[in-house]
Amino acid sequence: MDRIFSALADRTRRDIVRRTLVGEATVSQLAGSYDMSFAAVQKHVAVLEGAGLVTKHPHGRERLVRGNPETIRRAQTLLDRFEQIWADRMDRLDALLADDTPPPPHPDE
Amino acid sequence: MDRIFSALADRTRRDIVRRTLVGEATVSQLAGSYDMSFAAVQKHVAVLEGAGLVTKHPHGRERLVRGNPETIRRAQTLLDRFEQIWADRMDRLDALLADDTPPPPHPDE
DNA sequence: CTAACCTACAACCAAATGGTTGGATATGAA
DNA sequence: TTCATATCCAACCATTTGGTTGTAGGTTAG
Repeated sequence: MDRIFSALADRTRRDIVRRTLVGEATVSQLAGSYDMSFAAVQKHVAVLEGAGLVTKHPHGRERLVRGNPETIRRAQTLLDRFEQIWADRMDRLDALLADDTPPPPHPDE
Repeated sequence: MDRIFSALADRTRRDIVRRTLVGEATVSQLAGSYDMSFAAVQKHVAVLEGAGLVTKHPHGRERLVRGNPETIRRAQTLLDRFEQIWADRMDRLDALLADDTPPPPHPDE
């Protein structure tokens, strides 16, 4: 999970994910889109691949890079859990305000 | 956006977000939960605050830390866009394959 | 075959990150 | 007031990160 979020914490890498979700692209095509060296873009792709956000598929001398929606869903699931925690808390607060039964004991972690 | 994802790219910080979504906690309470110095936890909280993932509210000599679901939703929105891009692409592929089938009623909705 | 092209990888560098310790400041308790 | 507590901040250190250049290997074009 660390690697997924840290891979997404870079504008260039997020754009690579977006582009490769729209459609496959070679490393060269990606490199041409950003104002940095080929090797720099290649390293970004490697980071994304390490996080499972893209996959590379050899095609002759090229490598086709594809965005991987599966891994994006893994990040979404975590954020969804966070939001659910908040929603649950709001529900409990609502319940508390709606009736005056004592709250359940609060065990420390 | 960089700061949001990079703040979430750390297990300790994700746990702080989770805990402060469940309920407010002081910096000291948080610090007691992790195997690192008070200052280290404090820096994590500062990073989360800089990303807008938590807010701090002075309460006497303590600072109550609250998770901020608003910012979590911002990250969700970006991931949702990514997934939508993928879904759109799949739809286009479906349309292409269904090209000359007689009555093509919309699959969903 | 030769040349051009696409990719991979290593070495290097500056800046950011995640941790530490120690000290300063502010508030609460005795 | 005095003491303990809660927080903040600065300096320092090791590691990681994001970029560079250069080199080397595999693949396609001529």
